[in-house]
Amino acid sequence: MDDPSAQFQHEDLIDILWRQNVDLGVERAIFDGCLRQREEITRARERELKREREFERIMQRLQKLDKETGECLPSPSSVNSQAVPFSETLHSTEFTQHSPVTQNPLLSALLFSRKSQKPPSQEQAFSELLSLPDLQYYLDVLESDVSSLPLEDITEICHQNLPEPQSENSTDELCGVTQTISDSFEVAQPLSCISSDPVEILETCIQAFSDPGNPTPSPSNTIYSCSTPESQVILPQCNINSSDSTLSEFCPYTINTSKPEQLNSAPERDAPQTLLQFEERHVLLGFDDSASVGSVDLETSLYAADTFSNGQSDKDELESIQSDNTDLLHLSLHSDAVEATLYETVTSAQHQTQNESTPKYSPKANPLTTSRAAGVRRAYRDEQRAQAMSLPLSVHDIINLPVEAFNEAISSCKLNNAQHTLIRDIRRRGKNKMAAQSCRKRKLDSLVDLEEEIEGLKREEQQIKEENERNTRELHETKEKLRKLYNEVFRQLRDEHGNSYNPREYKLQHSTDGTVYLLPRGTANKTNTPTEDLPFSL
DNA sequence: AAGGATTGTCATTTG
DNA sequence: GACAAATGACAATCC
Repeated sequence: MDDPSAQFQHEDLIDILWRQNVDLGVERAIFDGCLRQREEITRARERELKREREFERIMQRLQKLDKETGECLPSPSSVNSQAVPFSETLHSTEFTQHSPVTQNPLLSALLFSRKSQKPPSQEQAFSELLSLPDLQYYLDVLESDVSSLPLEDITEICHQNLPEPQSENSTDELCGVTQTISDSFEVAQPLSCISSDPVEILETCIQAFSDPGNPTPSPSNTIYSCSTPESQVILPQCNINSSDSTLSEFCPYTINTSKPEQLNSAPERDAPQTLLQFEERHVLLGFDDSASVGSVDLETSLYAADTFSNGQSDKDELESIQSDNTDLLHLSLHSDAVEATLYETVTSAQHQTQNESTPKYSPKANPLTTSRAAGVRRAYRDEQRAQAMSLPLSVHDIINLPVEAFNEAISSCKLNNAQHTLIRDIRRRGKNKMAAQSCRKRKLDSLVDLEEEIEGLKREEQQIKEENERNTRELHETKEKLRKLYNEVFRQLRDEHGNSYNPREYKLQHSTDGTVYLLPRGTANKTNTPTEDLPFSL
């Protein structure tokens, strides 16, 4: 449909059919692609006409001002009846970007509800600027909303800022309004640079707007540019960005998003630093899976344990909770490094005591691979329980303090039932654990001693056997010597005839005093007589 | 999977 | 009799 006439005929045909209420099957917009454009053009023309009428009305008032020495009574009706046109006038790019209105969602929604409107031209801006009562009204509303000042106070401020006591003059209104804008945004300098005379300001505005090619900054822009980023700082909505260090500390991301100008104006390192801190906090607060489980569960468990301990003292239930919590802690904190560190800390004392007094019985090799690691974990569980219940003593102190010191400590700390039960339980189990360890050590020691005693007894037995054998051997040798001596003595004995004695009939016997007697065998005392040896060896 | 070693814990005894 | 230490018995864990 490149031919305009053909397109026109087509649209006419659709119009005719539409007016005849002929069902086309679909909405008319499908056939009439230009319908919405034509409607928009119509609406734009209506807006232009409206603004032209407004412009003429204001020009008439201005002319009236010039001719009648500037005295003019403000019309409240005009103030109240121009809300909609002013909402359109606020569609300056500068204003929408930096105005407090845009910072206030309610006002923004109220004033900029017609988002689809085009930005006003400079001519429109001129007419809008000149609708000063409207502007003042909205600025008053704005100020009263933003700064929480009563409208009367703001009006009073405006009157105070007027160079003339009479404020009926619209140029005075302009001065008051501009001054109010200036005061409200704490940026008076851009306006004062233009002129101190309100009439000159207005003329400058008219000149500027009537000359589109004028490169000088327009008054509207000057006014609106008063809403520089700095001005946002004074707004209540923005104070949180600049002054609430506490909040910013906890919510750095809020700073970055709600106060973008600080990213540029403040030292540039701040923003990345803040982001970095934020990211670091994310890491610290546990976006890592294991850490997050640990931290959250730890805090939850601590809170639960505290709350629970404050309420009642059911031991079983408490221990159940504690057990669950410590299990979570155990899971979350059990990296290899933690395990190794725990092992080093907790077992150092054990190694120390073992090195001091132990035995030749040396347990098996690699400590980290033995079941001692399980014992370390159990010891660590008591540490976690003690921390969860906020016990005033460490587990080491709970277990190792003397009885008097321990009793004094727990009596001076005002423990509740749960804490008292737990601290007694930890001390009892800890003591019993140490007692069991020392008991086993003593048992091993006694076993070693018994084995050493056995070895000593065996050695002694061997020595006795050897001595016995030696003695037996020596006894045999002595007996042999005695027999030989006996035979020698008996052989050398002679009677009165010089004949030797028959050993079968006589025998030698010595008494206890050393005297040796020759006795006939029949009458002789058989004691101490080696008769069994005599005849046979001779 | 079975079994030994180690350790913690409970119940009981001992001092 | 109370209490801590000692000890036997059992279970859990690891190798």
